[in-house]
Amino acid sequence: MAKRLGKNPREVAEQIARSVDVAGVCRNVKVAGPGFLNITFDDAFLAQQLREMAAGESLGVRNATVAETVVVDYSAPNVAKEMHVGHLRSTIIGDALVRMLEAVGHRVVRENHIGDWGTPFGMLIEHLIDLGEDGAARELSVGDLDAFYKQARQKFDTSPQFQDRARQRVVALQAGDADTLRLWNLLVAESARYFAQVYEKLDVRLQHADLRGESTYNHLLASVVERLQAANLLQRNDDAEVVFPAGFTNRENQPLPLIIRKKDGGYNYATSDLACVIDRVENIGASLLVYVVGAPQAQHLSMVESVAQSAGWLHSPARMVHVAFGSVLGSDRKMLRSRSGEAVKLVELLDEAVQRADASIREKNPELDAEVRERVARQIGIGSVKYADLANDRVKDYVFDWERMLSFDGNTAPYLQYAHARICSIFRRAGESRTSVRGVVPIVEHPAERALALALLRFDSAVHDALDRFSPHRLCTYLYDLASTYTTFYEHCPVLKADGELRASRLALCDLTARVLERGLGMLGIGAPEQM
RNA sequence: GCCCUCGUAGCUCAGCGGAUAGAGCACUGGCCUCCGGCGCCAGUGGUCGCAGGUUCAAUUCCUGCCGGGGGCGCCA
Repeated sequence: MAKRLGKNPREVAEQIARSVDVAGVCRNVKVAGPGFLNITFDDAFLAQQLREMAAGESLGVRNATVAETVVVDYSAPNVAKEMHVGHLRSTIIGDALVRMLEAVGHRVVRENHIGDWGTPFGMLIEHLIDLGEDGAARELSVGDLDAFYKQARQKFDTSPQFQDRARQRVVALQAGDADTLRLWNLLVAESARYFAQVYEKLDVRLQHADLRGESTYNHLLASVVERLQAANLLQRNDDAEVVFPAGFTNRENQPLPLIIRKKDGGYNYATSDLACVIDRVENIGASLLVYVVGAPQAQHLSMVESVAQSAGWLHSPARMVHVAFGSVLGSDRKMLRSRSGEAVKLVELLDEAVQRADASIREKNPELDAEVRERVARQIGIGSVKYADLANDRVKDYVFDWERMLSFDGNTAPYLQYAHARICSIFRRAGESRTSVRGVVPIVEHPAERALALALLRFDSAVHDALDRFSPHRLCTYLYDLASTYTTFYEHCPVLKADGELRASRLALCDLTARVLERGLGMLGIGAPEQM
């Protein structure tokens, strides 16, 4: 502002401080430092804002200025393969973004782009035949998909006959052979059932109806080629059909192609990604395509985006956003692996989280009855894993550490959940219902009350900040700050020992804090138990 | 070789153009037995990888270098 006016910042600030009329909103406006305006809100104004916030369902969170149709592409496990930590981040971050986007009024379409097509299916189907359909179904339903995949792989690598069968099977699959398709469907269905179990365990929104495997786009691939041809973008290169998006080069500084059709005539994933873009923009009517996939895919996605734009399929306001994320590391700072050096199975990791949470509750609150404890252990265990992931800036790698994520101190799920549970406990003890204090205009006098009031009123901007950058960790940081601020309030401002209006006021602050915590955690896909 | 990304306190992380760079663990020193917890308060600890540049102002933007991770045509 100072630059535009050609004056020094301090002068501008002083002028603003003098001329602005803030009666009823601020107590004073002071210039500080190199040109900051420090404004102190009026207690009564804050109190009024809080009352309004408490009266509404949205807790002050405004809807997005334009409601869009947003497709969120996330999770994307592979059929007949175990889900591992690699899928954890995509699933958790995607789920949080879905919930946040919905919370501000967007129409959100979830898409789980599972890997259900391609050359591995030749060997998988042949292996299924070897096991017999019933045997295979049994094998797949126990959830040990890795074993199934590895057996198939092993045969493929060691037996030329099997390799041959696998190749022929791929041809049959692509040709639409009925029996092959039936077997393929069996594999997909068993895997889908397994995925559903994992998603339920993870408490994530993805459902069967959200599955949109690569095979879904098969019938559109030919038209992608035709349309690229018609747009004059398609070129022959080394017997393959490719598009050269501007600005991409390979090792030798030659233009880097996006391969649309391989020289054997088959399509590959770039083609199906382009078909996806068309489907999402033209059929679903999306204006925002969110891809929650790992950072290594950045170049591929950006090539797809470039081609989609050149072909005229993706144009303003429609756009793609790559919500990239880093890897999960072990305490050795290397990619998290199991003791045997393999990818860590997601289910095993989740089970351990719940088990650890359960042990922790047993120790801290032995009176809690078993049934409640079981439910709460799930919320804390799963919540801890999710929060540990979401609380870090997603583009960075993060270190997976059980102790830290399950700790009741620091920026963790249990800390936030505890703050919430504690408030619920106050109400139980007070013998008041939560809703009974929602009309109260709180008293904002004590510094701790003021700090809490200000923190509560920042909920709206925290949600929108996080969403603007597709960074759930910004919401985490806010919630942690709110919970810490609440803890200070809790220490300094007795609630149940206060009388009359003060007691009602403090109960109202407690209630609103609990609601924001619950809602905020909810947006992250994390539960807020009432006792723990 | 080229491109992307990360490099902030002993450890794990915030902060992404502004005021003396913040948390949590850990460490030190005080309180406290309190509505649900070994809790509260305070303190020690940083040339924000290095070097330039842009700006009134840079941890934040740009360039180069160093270090970690990743990607670079028929797997997805």
